[in-house]
Amino acid sequence: MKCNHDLSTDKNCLLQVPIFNHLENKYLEEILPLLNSKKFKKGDEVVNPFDNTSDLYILRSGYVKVFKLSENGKEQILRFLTPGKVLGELNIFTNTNHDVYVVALEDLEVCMISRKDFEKVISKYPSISLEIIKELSNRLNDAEEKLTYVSTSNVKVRVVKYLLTLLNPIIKTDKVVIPMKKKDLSSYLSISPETLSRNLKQLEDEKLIKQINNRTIKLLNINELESLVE
Amino acid sequence: MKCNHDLSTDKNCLLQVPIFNHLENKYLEEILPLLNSKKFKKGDEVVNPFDNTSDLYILRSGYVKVFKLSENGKEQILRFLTPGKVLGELNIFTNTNHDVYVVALEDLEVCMISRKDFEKVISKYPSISLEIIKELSNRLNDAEEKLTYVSTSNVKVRVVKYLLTLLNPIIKTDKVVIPMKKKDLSSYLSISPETLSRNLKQLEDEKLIKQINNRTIKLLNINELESLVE
DNA sequence: CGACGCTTTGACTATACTCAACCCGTGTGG
DNA sequence: CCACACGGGTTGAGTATAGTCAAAGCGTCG
Repeated sequence: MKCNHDLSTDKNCLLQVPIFNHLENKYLEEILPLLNSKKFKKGDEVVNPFDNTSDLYILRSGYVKVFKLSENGKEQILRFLTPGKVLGELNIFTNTNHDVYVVALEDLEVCMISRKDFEKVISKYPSISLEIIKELSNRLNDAEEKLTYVSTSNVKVRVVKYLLTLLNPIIKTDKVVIPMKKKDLSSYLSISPETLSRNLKQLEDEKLIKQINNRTIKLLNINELESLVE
Repeated sequence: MKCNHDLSTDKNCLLQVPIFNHLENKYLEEILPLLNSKKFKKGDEVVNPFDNTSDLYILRSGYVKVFKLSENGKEQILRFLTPGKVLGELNIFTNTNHDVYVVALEDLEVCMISRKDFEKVISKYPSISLEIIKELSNRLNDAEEKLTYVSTSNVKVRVVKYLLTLLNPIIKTDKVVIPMKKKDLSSYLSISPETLSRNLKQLEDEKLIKQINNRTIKLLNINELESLVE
């Protein structure tokens, strides 16, 4: 399905995308006609390792989880993506299958651009490559950081670290909202759901947090929490 | 110290580097004068998070380990680099400090190019960006793959997986050589040295491998080993 | 209202870590 | 040339952390 190319929606979509948003309007308008659009329902597989599409997807609305499966069938969530983020990019650039699954956590819509068109766009606007490099560098650093503390820190530290990342640096509040099911969070943190639950309870017993409801947690002593993770 | 710009050494150095080796000779010769060179002794820190150099390094000879430290002081080795590989690239592209340490495992020499010069080179030859993107994509995939099986597979699977990666796909042999101290290997695999030792012993008891000497291992039953890791 | 999936709690267990001692090989200095 | 020190590697004993399995509680959505 072709995107409806009216500026108020599609261009806004592109403007949300870090790798495009430095481009001037007139260039964006050249890219718009190359986009297709597709909708997915909650629970749908947006990408799986067996379909050999070589399209680049841009998440326009909704929320997805990106994960790998290990040889014993366990799922490791690598990241969650919000509107404006790109997916499928690894396969495009390396030409190899990277065994990544992407599943819709809610109904959503993506924009797609074919590998061929995207390559044309890049060669016309090399500044896009630099943005991609930046994005990949940051993700690589995130992945390596995570690997480091998954293998060297205990669960409690990881949980606290995660809670602290939810603090909004601008709006000073001590209430954080976990933007996903606890089950998915536990996979993301590489622990079992039971262990996550128990650790949150322990933090509550220690009067460091208070669980307001399933998704909302009040951080009662941010300094103390920060000192736990150094 | 300036590199001695004779073609037989420096150009060979560049030709070893994936991000440059697609360039034609005449372009390589333009890049050569931008390179400086530096030597390090075994054990030296080639990069640490506190020096703010923004140079790109190319390993010309020798062997390094790249690692992060966690808040409790434990070291997680991320990768080992061999001649021709680049390092320091994350800091260049993202402008942020990425807390990565690089230590020389033997005496070595690097070529360096300043961020400024490198940016000039990239904008002149955009094809280099695509090579960088490819390299980063592969490393990202490696990191995420590793994260996945570190957190979902048990130690034995990880050890066997590693041994199998040492098999040379071209020269069919069942003897593999671990290219590092076991202590560093255990950090790379995110396990303790004791656990690594015990697991190798167990594999030996099961007649799956035979440890010829400290670094050399004979794989006695590759099919069986492969079936362990699916 | 019922069913399903998520979450929590409990009991038990296993895996891998820690600490300590000892062994071994290598390189250095007397 | 030998003694020794040092770092790496192995082995053993004990332990702790987090996983598994099972059951029950809770919430949400048909």
